[in-house]
Amino acid sequence: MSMTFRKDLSKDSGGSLVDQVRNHLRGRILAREWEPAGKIPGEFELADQYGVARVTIRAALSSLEAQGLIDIRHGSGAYIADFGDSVRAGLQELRSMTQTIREMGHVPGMDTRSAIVRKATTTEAKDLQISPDENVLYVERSITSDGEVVAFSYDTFNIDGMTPSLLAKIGTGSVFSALESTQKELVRARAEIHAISSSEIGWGPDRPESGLYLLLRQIHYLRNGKPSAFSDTYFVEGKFQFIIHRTK
Amino acid sequence: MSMTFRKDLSKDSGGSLVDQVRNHLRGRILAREWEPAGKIPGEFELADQYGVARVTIRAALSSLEAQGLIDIRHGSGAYIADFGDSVRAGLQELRSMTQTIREMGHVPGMDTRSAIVRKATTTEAKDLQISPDENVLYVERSITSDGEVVAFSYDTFNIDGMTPSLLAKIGTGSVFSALESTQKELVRARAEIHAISSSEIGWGPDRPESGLYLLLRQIHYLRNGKPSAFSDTYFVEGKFQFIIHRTK
DNA sequence: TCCTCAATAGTTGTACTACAACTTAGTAAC
DNA sequence: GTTACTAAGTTGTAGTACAACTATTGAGGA
Repeated sequence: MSMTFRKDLSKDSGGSLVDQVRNHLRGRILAREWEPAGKIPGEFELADQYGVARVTIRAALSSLEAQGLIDIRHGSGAYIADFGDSVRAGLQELRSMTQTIREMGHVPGMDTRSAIVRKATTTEAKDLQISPDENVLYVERSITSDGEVVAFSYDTFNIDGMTPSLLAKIGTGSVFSALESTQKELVRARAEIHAISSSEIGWGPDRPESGLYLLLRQIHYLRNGKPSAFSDTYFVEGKFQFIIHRTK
Repeated sequence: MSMTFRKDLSKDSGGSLVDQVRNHLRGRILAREWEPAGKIPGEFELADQYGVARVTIRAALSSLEAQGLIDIRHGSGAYIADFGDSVRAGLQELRSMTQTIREMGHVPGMDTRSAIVRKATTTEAKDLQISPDENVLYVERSITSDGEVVAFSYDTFNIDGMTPSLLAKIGTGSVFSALESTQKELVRARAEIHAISSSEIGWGPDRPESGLYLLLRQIHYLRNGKPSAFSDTYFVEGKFQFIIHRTK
């Protein structure tokens, strides 16, 4: 005889119930709790496990399906999607570069070349929806994996409402971890992708000769929909694998 | 006094009610029925408009949020996401090239250079999970927008269970429309993205001189999770805008 | 006049129940 | 062995109710 058991979601503590359930389920999936192409428990049983309503489970599963982690089939069940080790680099999941590299089994590194506060350019002001005379934080960094440069990044932040200590954190460490515990958490981004061939990109002795990059041009948004950061990240072609799950 | 009016969804006729409502709403959003950053009707009113339950509307809205078209805010409403000045192709939305081009206000075209049935190569057999001696349909096409070549595509299809008439359709017209009315509908794809610089790609007088492409290497899956097609599409850099919505 | 704050209406989030639509496995009949 | 049907199990949609949150309004006081 089995008891109704409510999974502990206290560690996540992030956002809505649906978000918490989705994150917990994603963890179980990535931990290979079920075989690839295997069937996960039904919606009623999951609702029991987590002690939530079926609509909550359905919303969480629907989100996981949109991210390409599972397939939901009417009348049958939800099945683990066929993914190599690649899901972790899924582009539509907004997560930090360093965390992604670490989860793929490598040692991430980051070198900040410069971090200055200056007035926004016209383009930046437009993208960040601020007036051109306002100050922004401009950061140039290189991202490494196992000591090898995989990307050069040029980031611009709207510093309105940021404390000096927060600015220092951003300048030195991971941007996401510095912001996620504040009201400035970046919850959404819109990215353009371009192929770039140029010898003007990057710096230092590790700059690749080929000059072939995948440019990810992103605008990051806060929970209230306002843009908060703009970034151009040039990924050295071949050093990093980008995966996208496409659904209807 | 306003009557309850059920929007006509018969033209879509695709899949579930949620899918139909989502597609219809996406059309209304892309048609600028509401201002950017504007508020769309509440869930109750939309349920009234479409004559469906609120859970159905919620599922459709949730999907649109995952695709980055709207922001949903608890206690407030759903708001049109900030598009920028032009509507572009969301990469995680799996839809036909031609339809996307048409929705962006251009005239799509397609030219099939060759379409042959041959034995699968080792690589193709592995990707499609078939034995190497089985036959596949190999198609080379160029995709145009307003008469201008925007992409070259090299596609390989698992033809197991396909009728000759269906094969002919695929060879001549849109792949998606040919397959969507059959059991072979492609509902999901996993894509890798690469930057490619090569003069070996493409053919004909419209082949660009730059030789700079964005390669989308995709595996398409059926509803039952089995791989059905493999495709390499080389997009001429700058001719087509790819955007990705990243969420947590 | 301006500010604070409580009340209030409106909206999304979650819970519960019921049934429809679909899939799969099993069974009976041929 | 094959087919057709039955039954159980699962996801999809409908409806109601309430909780949680947001934005607005307006009364009251400095």
